[in-house]
Amino acid sequence: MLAAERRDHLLGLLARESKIVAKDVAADLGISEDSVRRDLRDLAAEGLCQRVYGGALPVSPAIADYAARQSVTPDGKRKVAAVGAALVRPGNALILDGGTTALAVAHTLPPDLACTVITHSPTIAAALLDHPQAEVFLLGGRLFKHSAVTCGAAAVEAAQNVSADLCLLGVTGVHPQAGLTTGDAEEAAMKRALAARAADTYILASSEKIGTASRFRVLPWEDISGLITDADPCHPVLHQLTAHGVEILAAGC
Amino acid sequence: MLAAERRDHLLGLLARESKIVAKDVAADLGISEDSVRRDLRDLAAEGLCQRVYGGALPVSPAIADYAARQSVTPDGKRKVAAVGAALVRPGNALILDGGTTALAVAHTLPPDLACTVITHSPTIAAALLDHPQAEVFLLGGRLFKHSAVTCGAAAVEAAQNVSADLCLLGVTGVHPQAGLTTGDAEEAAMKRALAARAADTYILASSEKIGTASRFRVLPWEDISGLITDADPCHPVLHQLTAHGVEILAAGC
DNA sequence: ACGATACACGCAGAAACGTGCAAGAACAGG
DNA sequence: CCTGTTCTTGCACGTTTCTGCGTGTATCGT
Repeated sequence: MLAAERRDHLLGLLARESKIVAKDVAADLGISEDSVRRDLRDLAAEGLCQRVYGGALPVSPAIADYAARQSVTPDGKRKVAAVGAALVRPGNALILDGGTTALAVAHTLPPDLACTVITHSPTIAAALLDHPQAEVFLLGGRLFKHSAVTCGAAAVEAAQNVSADLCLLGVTGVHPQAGLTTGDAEEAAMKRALAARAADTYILASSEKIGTASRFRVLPWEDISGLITDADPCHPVLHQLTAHGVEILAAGC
Repeated sequence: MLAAERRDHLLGLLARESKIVAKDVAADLGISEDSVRRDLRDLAAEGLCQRVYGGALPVSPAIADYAARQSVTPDGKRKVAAVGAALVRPGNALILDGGTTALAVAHTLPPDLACTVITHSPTIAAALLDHPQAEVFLLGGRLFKHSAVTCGAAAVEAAQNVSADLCLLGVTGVHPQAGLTTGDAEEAAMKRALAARAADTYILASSEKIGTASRFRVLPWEDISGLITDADPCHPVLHQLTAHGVEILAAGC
């Protein structure tokens, strides 16, 4: 049995029976109690369960599957998302782009954070349905299926009617010469429209994006407040960006 | 064995058994664990699986439940949805309301049906992401979480800019005296706005809605073209509706 | 207060991992 | 047909991670 599988099993058990008895599980799976205890300790450290004498209990029913869902997104994106989500202050309005990293941000927003999220991604809107505090405003328009966001004239127009404190933007390429790029012209235009409506714009760029470039330019360096990445801060490309005046927010190194 | 073939095998295994143990696969295929590990690493880099110690897991269990969730759609709603979907002609523009029955319609639309779907539900938009032919237009606005649709002034305004051949509307109550009703005033207004933009409006009403009434009136009988339900056509309430001039489309009796 | 149980910590063996390397196959170009 | 290149594959090596056990400590119920 895989360690990760065992972890899932524990989370499932926790969700189903609302409690875990370390001894029983160990006997059930035919593994040592130590392994179970170790897993529970890890899970508790990540906030996925509450450790009690003899086993574990769910943190809180809502938070449990919430955090569990997070655990399936790749580590890098999760770190980037965590830093991005931490930029949001209570009462803020946040413009959130589409894409998997932005989706991770939506999942990472603390359940008790009251804020307004403006997005052109139906996926992100759907993800925020069970956020107890977030007010969600959806920007309508023609749906671009490959990236699951609305784009085009209607969407850009809709964006003109909102303002926000912060904009978190995903891109597909971050390159010292090519700049911030994405694979579709309409999307690039939409990202520009979104960034223009926020006081501060930060780029979400998990490490695999660093040093790559796509077809269409999104924004010049001077239009962004910073870049959030889990790449090594010593990465040569990041050094060059600093030279361009871009603030680098390191995500968990 | 071809590398690509091996890759497919891994993906298939992952879908079927929701886990891969590198050692076992290597033994099964008679190749080295290194190759398996290399493949898994590549797959993980492409986001096709999640690498864990000892093997790999599916990137998101959500995809697996997705198909499962569909099958739990109650039979009645599925029948109603099938009749609703059948009203859509190729090239038509369809305004699709939110709600579980409307979601079932989205899932029921034949993959080869080229049409435009206009909706104020991010959930439905997300469901249509993998429809190969449907053009989707999303109506933006403030998101009402309890029903997962956009409502309010902005959404109504957005609706003014579209026109469609057909509108499929969900309601929570169908009552001879109270009429077509729903539980929220904003939603009711939004439904009216949607119906006003289509040549024909049909109501999706699975049998449990028949004879019940909610707080807010949506539309008068004369504004709808018909009502789709899986309730017994001999149901007394339906008879009364026929007297009101409402066409009843029976769904699977 | 006492025994029983659960716990954390350290340790060692085992398993899995990444990397570098070399042999072999597939391929393009001359 | 030959040659050089590239890609793939399996092996060897050192490293990291996991697991179960023993030990001593903390916590629980009586």
